Amino acid sequence: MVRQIEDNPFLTDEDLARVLGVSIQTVRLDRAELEIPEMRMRIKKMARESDQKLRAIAGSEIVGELLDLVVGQTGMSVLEVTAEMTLQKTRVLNGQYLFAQANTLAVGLIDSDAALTGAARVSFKRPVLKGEKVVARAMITAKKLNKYIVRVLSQVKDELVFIGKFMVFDLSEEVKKLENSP
Amino acid sequence: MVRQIEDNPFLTDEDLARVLGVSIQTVRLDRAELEIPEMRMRIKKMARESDQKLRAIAGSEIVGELLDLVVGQTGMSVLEVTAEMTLQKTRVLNGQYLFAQANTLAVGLIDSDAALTGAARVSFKRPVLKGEKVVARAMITAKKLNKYIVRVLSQVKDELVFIGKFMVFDLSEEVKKLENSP
DNA sequence: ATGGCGCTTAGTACCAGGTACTAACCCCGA
DNA sequence: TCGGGGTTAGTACCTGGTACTAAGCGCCAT
Repeated sequence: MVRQIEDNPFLTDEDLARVLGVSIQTVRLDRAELEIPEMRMRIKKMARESDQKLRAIAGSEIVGELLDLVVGQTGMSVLEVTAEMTLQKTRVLNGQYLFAQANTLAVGLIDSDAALTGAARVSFKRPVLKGEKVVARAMITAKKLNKYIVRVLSQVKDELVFIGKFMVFDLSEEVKKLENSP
Repeated sequence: MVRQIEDNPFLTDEDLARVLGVSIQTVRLDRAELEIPEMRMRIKKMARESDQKLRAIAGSEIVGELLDLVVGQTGMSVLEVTAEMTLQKTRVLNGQYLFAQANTLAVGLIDSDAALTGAARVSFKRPVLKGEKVVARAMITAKKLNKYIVRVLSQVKDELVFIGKFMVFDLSEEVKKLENSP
């Protein structure tokens, strides 16, 4: 029963009774025993949680939690590695999260409404595991016209796990032009 | 009313009646008019969709949908850009999605249980907008011991939007050693 | 003023998917 | 034979609705 509900939380007691070959009352009794809430509560909880996670992962402008930011100079963020971020086989953090953390930090550093990464060189120094906290530090190292070079170093405790060099372009002028010619 | 429901889909008709200062019947009538489903259906839909998206973005081993894969040789995936993937200000696809699509494809190409990206050079050729479909093609271009070089080209229609060169390491031997010495 | 129309509200019957509780049944072992 | 444990049936009640009927109010035109 636990299995059925886990891989399909949308089943009503009636559905469960049918697939398990018992009566509805038995299903309810067992649910009470196992402290499994009713279907409506299950999906309500799901809706809340996965929506929240979705906003955190996809919707946010920055991956990780911003610890410090001096626009135009330096920034720092921390990312706590959860199970969903890791590769199933190896339990190692999928590299794109380190990239995303560094990239969002690099872009966030630029004092502009429209900054975009044009290119990047990144290096993954050692695998990062579930539960570890990755602290990324970024600083602008050069600026030429609307092109910025941002360096990002990410560490777990005092160990370097990632280095990245991002070329970020401030496209706010171009965007303004586009908006003025619709 | 549309606003209230959009930023809190969990409101019952009773709640809505209270905050809008009208009767429940009016709320129901207006919902019918606007073709807004009842709260239970709203959250059921949310639960299904955001859970699905969550799996697609965070849980899955590959970002985008795999179109073709010849392990050890080439692979191809497509990613459809949705609103959540874009930067709020510019409506442009956040670069890490292109990186993630390419990276997962590159890693997936390696015939190993434990392949990890060691380094990458990436270049974003032009901004990608909401609704566009990004097709990434990857191929292994070199192999030296347990180190693979994978090139990835991503296009929207016939336009190049991303180029990446990934150095991927097959760590299955190292992992085996670790497992044998706990 | 009278009627008609739109919007709002009240009320009722009914439904799904439950909770909570009582009562009965069957089997199995001391 | 008696007593539990697990299962089932049944009933009353709850929430958050749908679907439908009917009534009230303001307002405008005739």
